[in-house]
Amino acid sequence: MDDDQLSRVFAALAEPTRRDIVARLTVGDATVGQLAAPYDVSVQAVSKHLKVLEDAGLVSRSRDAQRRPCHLEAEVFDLMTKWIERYRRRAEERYRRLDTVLAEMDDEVDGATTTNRSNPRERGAP
Amino acid sequence: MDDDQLSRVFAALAEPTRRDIVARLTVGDATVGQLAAPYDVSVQAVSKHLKVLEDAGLVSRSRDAQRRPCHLEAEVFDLMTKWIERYRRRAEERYRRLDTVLAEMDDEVDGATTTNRSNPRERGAP
DNA sequence: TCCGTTCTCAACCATCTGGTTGAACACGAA
DNA sequence: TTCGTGTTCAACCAGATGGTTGAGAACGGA
Repeated sequence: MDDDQLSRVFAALAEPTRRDIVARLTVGDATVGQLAAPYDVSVQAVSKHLKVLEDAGLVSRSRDAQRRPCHLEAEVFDLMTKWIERYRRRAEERYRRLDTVLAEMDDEVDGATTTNRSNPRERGAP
Repeated sequence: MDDDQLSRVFAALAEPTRRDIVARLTVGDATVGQLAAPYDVSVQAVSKHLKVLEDAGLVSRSRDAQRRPCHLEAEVFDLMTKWIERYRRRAEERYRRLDTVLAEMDDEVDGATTTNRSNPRERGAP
């Protein structure tokens, strides 16, 4: 499923448990055991979740004796934010243009059949 | 894998093809056939992708004869943005606090007992 | 050294996912 | 009505995913 990092980040956060872990890590670093405690899944399962988060670049781990403290790498959020904002902006811009076009159309035509009014600047012919 | 809508949205965007489709839809509504054209997968595969996007609330479809024009529902982006911003803000805040604490500690102690101080100022506070 | 703790690796299992193909449905045009 | 186009449904397949259990690795402390 994953190709680039963006895919891995989205995929990593598509899991309530993992989002929960990320949320927990915003409070402070934590060991695997501490992170696993609230859930009734095995420690191994949480370890796997952490591997997913680590592969996505969302979490880094250091070493402290047997423990592996997990640390949130919040800059990765920017990757998503940038992608989202880029297209949201584009979409909003389009709606603005669309509104203008529709206003003009309403002046000239009394658009009875408006099923297709969603793509005004795109010729329908395939 | 999916529970809530947030999970579905993240999962939907964890796929390059689907992100591509979303990007394409910011330009304007499009039919399944139009969306499928650029890819060398079957129309059915794209139809499935659109179902995933629709279940996530990212896309809505109307009807135009045999065609099912797809429309981007960009407000759903806010769901993600809100989640991301919430925790990023919290994380940044924490780094700020951590820096303060560490500065104080550097004054008094030569860091012995602190399990957590792994590598605090790697990603310097903004 | 051996012991207990923390964590990961390996094997396994059930389910989900993204792709395929072929058939069927929905509709406009002839 | 019949035909062609656009789309979805159904069955299937290979591979990923999230969970389990059991064994083992890494380490501090006795």
